[in-house]
Amino acid sequence: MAKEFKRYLVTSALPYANGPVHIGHLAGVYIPSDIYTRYLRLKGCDVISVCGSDEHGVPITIKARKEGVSPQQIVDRYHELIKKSFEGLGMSFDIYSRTSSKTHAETASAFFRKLYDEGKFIEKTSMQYYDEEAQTFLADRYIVGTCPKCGNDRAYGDQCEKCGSTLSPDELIDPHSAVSGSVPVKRETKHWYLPLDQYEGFLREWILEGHKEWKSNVYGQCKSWLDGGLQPRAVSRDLDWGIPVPVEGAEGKVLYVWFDAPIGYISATKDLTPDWEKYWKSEETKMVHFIGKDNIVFHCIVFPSMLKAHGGYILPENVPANEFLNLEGDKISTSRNWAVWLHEYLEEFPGKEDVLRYVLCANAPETKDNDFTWKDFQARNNNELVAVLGNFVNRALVLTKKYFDGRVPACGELTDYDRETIAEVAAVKASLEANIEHYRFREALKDAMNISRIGNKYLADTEPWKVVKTDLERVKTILNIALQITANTAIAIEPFMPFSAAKILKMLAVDKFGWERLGAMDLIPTGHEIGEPVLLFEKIEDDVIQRQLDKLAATKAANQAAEAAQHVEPQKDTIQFEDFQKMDIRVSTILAAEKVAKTKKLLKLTVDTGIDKREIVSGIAEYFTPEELVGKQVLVLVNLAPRELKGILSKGMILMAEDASGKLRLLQPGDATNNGAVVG
RNA sequence: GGCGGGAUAGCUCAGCUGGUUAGAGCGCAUGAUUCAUAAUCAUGAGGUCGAGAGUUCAAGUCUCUCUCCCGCUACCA
Repeated sequence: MAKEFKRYLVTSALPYANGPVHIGHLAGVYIPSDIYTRYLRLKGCDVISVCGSDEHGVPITIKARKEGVSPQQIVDRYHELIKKSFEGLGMSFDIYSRTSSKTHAETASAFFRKLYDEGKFIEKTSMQYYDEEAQTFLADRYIVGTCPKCGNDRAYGDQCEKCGSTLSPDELIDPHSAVSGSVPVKRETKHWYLPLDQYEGFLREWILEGHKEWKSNVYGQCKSWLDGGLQPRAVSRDLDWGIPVPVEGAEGKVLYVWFDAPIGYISATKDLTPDWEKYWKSEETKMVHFIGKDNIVFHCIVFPSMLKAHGGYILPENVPANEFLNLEGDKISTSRNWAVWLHEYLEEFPGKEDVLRYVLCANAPETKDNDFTWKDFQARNNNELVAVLGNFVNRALVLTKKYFDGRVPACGELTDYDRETIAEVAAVKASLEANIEHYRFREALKDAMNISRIGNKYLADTEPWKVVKTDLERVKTILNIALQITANTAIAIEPFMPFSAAKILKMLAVDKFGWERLGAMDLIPTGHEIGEPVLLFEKIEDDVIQRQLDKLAATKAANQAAEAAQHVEPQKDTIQFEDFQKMDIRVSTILAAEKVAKTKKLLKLTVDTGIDKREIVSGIAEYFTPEELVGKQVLVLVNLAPRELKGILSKGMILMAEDASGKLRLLQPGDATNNGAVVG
């Protein structure tokens, strides 16, 4: 059943180089990936871990334009920042590359060219917005206009950031180019598509039949996509930032960032070793992609299809995607600055890299979204790292210093209890291994911590500080065992907390052990002189936590202020009285209301306008139940051109006021009024 | 609305192919202890396993319906 592999290739989702890395990225992707890799290395496996910055795509060009710098400057800045902060946290990638590298351009280009030459793509011509003044096609993001829903006049062609609606450029009112400000026109453009539908059979077989062991969130997501039917996916874009499409007549076109990014794993491996092919093209290699849940479709559907189309490459053996981490109850958001940024953490908590690694692993969103709170961070540090792990190591070392002047005493005759304890420590290995190999890192971490729990119990039960008064020989054995357990702790926690593992080894004045030594009781020779005990972890006081909470509160306040400011719309252009008179607004009564089938937001309302009884479809189901609307008087714009929605002809519009939080309110006459009364 | 994931002690989570009194860590209570960063160790109190129905000798574990949370998706004047 379980395949035997000779080597491992571990990939971690490429961070997008338009911002720094935050705790959500770490908990979801990088911490698990690093634990896995370090574990395999410690075991002596042939393993490489590759990662790098994802530096192409539209958002980077937008950010560059906003700041008045080149895209290259943006990616240089964030590549350096991300790379440095990863190093600071002890991420042990064998290479941290970037997709703007020469190797990557060549690799991605050749990859595309091979598929192109072998007719694996479909060419399709479609109409897209074009900026005649700037002579460039416009990505959806580059088209700005008024949101048809909320009236925000700075909505993007793909999304209105104010009301959160997903839009298409066609829906925007008064669309104009973000590049030149001119009105875009539609123009024909040719693109290449990867016909994913042709790979459906292969994907079904490979995932649904062959990888039932994948995590349920990953497997379920894949099944959902496959059952829904796959569509050809564009692999090129009209853009001047990226890898040029290596085909004649494709000027001004680049590889779509999602085509080029996963190839970054391959090019990073090439940059790492001339021997890269044995990692990518040998069935004896086990490839594992560490990603967040937002990347599942690309790593399980798109990239494997690309690899399959290309041929010669292996497919991932597993894709242990994690869910999302929230921060203090709210979704982490880069644009809203709602995050704990890695580079800031490293500055504000020097020497506490392992604390973050520990907390993020212990609370990783492995099966569902999770919440990071500073209070939990503090509690885990103080009650687990300090009290259990740090304390045990300290006890063992201090006792040795005290009674034997730092020389490891000889282990004498063992009692039954000694043997039980030793067996317990030895038993941790199998459980720990099984958990890591099945990507259950939070359970694995518990196993690792369990060793110092056993140690604490052992000391409490054997009471060397009492026995020392009567039986020094016995104390020698006890402390010998306690020190061996300490050394075992160093092995077990290394994948999770490499800094602390190194500290323990330094205190013990010994070299690093291999994983196979875990469980051994002869790690430190008798007579060996240990180093000076220092504290592994220190308590984190309330004021430190409060400072972080204050910082977040300030962010929240700033966001709210910004939102409130944004939500007071500037006055629109002056209109004439005649313009206003064109609008026929009447007091009406809602007679009936029901949800429109197969929609989430639409309600079908029957209203008595005084003129007639008519149906109006309104997108308010999220704010009102049908029951509470019936019988209410409202204001209705009755002469609005009818529009068909979900097959129902909507004749008019219910007037609503939207508050700063986006919540809708009915506009009603102050007193009961006859239906049909004219508003004006 | 469709699809996927989740709902288990105060908190964060384990519970594999259904089978003795539902587990762990933290928190809480009581006791012990002092080598240790008032750390540690023991004991204990906390759960109608989201709700309801069904299959079964037996269900947290299978089936159906429903509720709530997260994500993807859909013609939100």
